[in-house]
Amino acid sequence: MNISIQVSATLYLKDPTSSEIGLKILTEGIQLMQDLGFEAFTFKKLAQNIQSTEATIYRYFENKHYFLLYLINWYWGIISYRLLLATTNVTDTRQQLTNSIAVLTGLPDSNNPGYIAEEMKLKQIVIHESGKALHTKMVDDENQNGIYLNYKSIVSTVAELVKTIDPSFPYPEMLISNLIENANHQRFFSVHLPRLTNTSPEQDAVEAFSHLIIQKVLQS
Amino acid sequence: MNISIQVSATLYLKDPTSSEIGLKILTEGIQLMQDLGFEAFTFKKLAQNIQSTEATIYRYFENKHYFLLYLINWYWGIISYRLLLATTNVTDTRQQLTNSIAVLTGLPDSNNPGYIAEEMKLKQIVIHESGKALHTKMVDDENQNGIYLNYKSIVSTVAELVKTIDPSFPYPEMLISNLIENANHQRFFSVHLPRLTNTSPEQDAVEAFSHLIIQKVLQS
DNA sequence: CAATTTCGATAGTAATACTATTATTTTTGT
DNA sequence: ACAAAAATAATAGTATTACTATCGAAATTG
Repeated sequence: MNISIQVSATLYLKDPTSSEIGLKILTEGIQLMQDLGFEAFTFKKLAQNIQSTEATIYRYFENKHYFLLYLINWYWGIISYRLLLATTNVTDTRQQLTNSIAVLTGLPDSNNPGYIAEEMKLKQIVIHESGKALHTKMVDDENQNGIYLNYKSIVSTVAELVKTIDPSFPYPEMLISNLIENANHQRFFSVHLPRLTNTSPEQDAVEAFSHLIIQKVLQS
Repeated sequence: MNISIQVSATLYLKDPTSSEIGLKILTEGIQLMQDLGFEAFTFKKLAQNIQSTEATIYRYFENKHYFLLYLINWYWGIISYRLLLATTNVTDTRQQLTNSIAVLTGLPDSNNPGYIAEEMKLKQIVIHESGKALHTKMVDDENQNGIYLNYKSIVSTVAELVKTIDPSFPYPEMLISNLIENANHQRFFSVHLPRLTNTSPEQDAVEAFSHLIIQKVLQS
C-alpha cells in the first residue's frame, strides 16, 4: 500500500518521486541531511553518494534550501495524514483533540497505523533543521507560494477542536503551534541541553506535558 | 552608568569591548546581522561598514558563528540582569515569578529600569537567528565550553520559583524553557505566518498567554 | 525506431570563509 | 619623550561552495 503524501509543487523543479534517481535523491538525501546537518550538506556530496552528478540533482531541486523545505513539507504531509487517521470515526471532540496532541507531540511508532518508513528520520531533520529553513529573509515569498500550507492547515484544524471544546479560550492557534514547536525543542534539549528540560530520550515526557497543558488550560 | 554584562570569554579571541574598533564591530555587527540575516552576513561586509578589514575582525572572533553566539550570549546576559532587577526586594514568590515571566516573554521597554540600547536589536537577532546558532553539530562542544551557561542559569533560576510555588508540578524547567522559546516563536509567526498565532505586533498577546499558562498550570 | 527527454561528465564562475604577510599606525611602559 | 610592543590596514592567496553551461550518451516514449 502506497499512500500519496502531498508536497507543494513549488518546492521542486522536477518531481523526485517520478523517477528512480529522484527517489534515490530523496532517500539518500534524508540520510545525508541527518548525518551532516544542513550546513555541511551539499549537492556534490549527495551526488557522490548516489553515484550521480551535481547537475542531475539541480534538475530536481533549485538548491539545498528548497530540498530541505521539501523534506519538511513531506514530514508535515505525513503528520496531516496521521492526524486524519487518529480522528476519523472518533465522535467525542475532546478525544479527537487528545488523539491529535498525541500525534503532534508523541514519538512515532513503527506499529502505528499509517507509519511511513522515512518518518523517524524526517522528524529528526525537522527537529534539527527546520529553524534554518523558516528563519530566512525569503519566508514571506515562500509563504506566498503556499509552502507552509501543510503546517498551517494542521494548526488550523487542531485549533478548531480547541475552539469547539472551549470557545472562550482566547489563543487557540498560539496554543497548538506552541505545543508543536515545544515538542521539537524539548526533544532537542533532552539530548543536548538536558538542564533545560524534564524529558529524556529514555523517559519521554513531552507528550504528557502537552496533555497536561491542554487539560489545565481548556475548560469544558 | 555602564553595566557590565557577562559574556563567556570562550566566545571571542580578543575582547571586543576592550577597544574602539571592537565596539564598532559589535554595534555595526548587530545592525548588519539584523539587516542581512545570518546567512548573508559576512565579515567582509562588516569590515567595509566599519572602514576596516576582514583580518581585523578575525582577530576578535573566530568566525561568524561565534560572533552570533556572542550576540546571543550578550542578550541573555542582559535578560539575566533584568531578571535580577525585577525580583530583588520582591518578597512574594508568586510575584517574583510573575515579574520574571514579564521579563522573559514581554517586550523590552526603553523606560524600563536597566534598559540597554542594543536590547531591542539583540532581541530581534535572537528571534530570527538563534536557531541557527544552536542547532549545529557543534552544540555539545559549545555547551561543554560553558557557552549556554547564561541561558541555562536563567531557566534554572525561574524554574526554582516554580518549584517553590508548586512542588508537585513535574516539569518546571520544561515549562520555563517552553515559555521563553514560545515567546520568540510567536513573535516571529505574528509577522510572517500570522495564521499560526493569536498575537500581532499591534496587539501583543504573548505575555498574556504566558501568564495564563502559568496561572492555570501551577497550584498554590 | 525516431524524437525527445534525461543523465553523466566535464568545465567554469563568482562568492565565501578563511590564512598569511608586511608595512604602518597606535599604544604602552619607563 | 621615546623605544618596544601591539594592533591595524592593505593586499594577496587558497580551498570550498553554490551554482551555470555545454555536450554527448543513454534511456524513455509516442
